[in-house]
Amino acid sequence: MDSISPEASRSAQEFASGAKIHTGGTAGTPWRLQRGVIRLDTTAADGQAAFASLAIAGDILGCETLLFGAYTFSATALTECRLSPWPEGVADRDSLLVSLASAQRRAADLVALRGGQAMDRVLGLIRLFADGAGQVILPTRQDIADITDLRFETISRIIKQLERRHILSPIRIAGVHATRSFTLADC
Amino acid sequence: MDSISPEASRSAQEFASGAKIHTGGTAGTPWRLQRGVIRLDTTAADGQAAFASLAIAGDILGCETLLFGAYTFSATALTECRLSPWPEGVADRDSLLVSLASAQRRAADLVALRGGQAMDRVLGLIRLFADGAGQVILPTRQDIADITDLRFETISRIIKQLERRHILSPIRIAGVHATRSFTLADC
DNA sequence: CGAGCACTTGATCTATGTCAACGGTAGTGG
DNA sequence: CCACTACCGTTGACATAGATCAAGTGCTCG
Repeated sequence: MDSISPEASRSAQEFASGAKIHTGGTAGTPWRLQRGVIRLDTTAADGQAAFASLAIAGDILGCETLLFGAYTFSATALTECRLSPWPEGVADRDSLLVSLASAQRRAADLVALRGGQAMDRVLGLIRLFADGAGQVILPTRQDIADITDLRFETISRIIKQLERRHILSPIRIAGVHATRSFTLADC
Repeated sequence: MDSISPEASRSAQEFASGAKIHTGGTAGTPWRLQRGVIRLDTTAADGQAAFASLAIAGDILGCETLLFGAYTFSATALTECRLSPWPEGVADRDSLLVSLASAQRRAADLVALRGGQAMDRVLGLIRLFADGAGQVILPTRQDIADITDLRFETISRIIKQLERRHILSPIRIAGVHATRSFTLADC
């Protein structure tokens, strides 16, 4: 059934920001997300994709393939990502438990990103994408809009407002301001 | 630390609609939700409770107590509920896998309840609470508002509108219309 | 019988959506 | 090298879904 050799299909893989990782309904295997952020979408009957969930480093992706053989969601990289095959080595009951607990917590985080004032939602998402050192690489305005259930024009206005307040500072590359790379002042 | 005997604390329990099931941060054990719907809240530093997630029949509740010893969320029954101790009997790797997959799907459902038009969100939630026979018992307008990130006045208006369109029909009990029990016409 | 909820409904306000125009950048093909 | 296209992001003007504020009803429970 696998068209690629077992070794090739089961070694760690890298994806660039924006890359499609897999498509809902197609066959595949589970992965652990080692680095980066992934966007998961459901595909409605009419073919419309709708944002469904986020996966961040440590999350397990496509575990349902062990049950149904196919992915439930479509996955797209929002940042550079590294995936490694899962399960790793011995079937570990405890690691499954950890994954279940963190999936439940992830759901709560997602819910928080979709409620309250627009400014707070965007700030919440920015913190999710920030590394420890106050550096942030954001996805496109449209992706942020899909995640927070706002419009990309609103996201654009809010990010500009954060720049004016010096909460976000765009990084200069060769003299020009990046639109997605910032340093984040802890407010 | 447990004030009740081990047997009592580890047998199935029933909760009435609105009952508090456990509090975030307190010690406890995991449960499987056999029947009903539960609301999970996070408690912010300032003591404000915020809606975090839903659990429906089949879900595992408080599995993180096996890792940290305490509940992450506070749980409140939105309908009559029945909980049974988890894990049931043998530690079953496959049942954990099923739980993980359904937790990830639940997150996507929750996300859908918090995006798009108010009417669609409320309809989505109503379908979640409907049994197979088209009977629905809803939680309070305030609970629906918290779940969908709308205001209770908006929920009230939308439910009235669904009644006028005969999508929801309040059940009459002793001649008076119930405010939370309906039959749902499949639209 | 009074207090406290849960719910309904009207009037008004506002945060965000919608529509439209425009600029920058990357890629592509001649 | 220069069109040319396709995105992505920004900004302004205006519209509106839903929030907010306010008043009132009816039920339940002590």
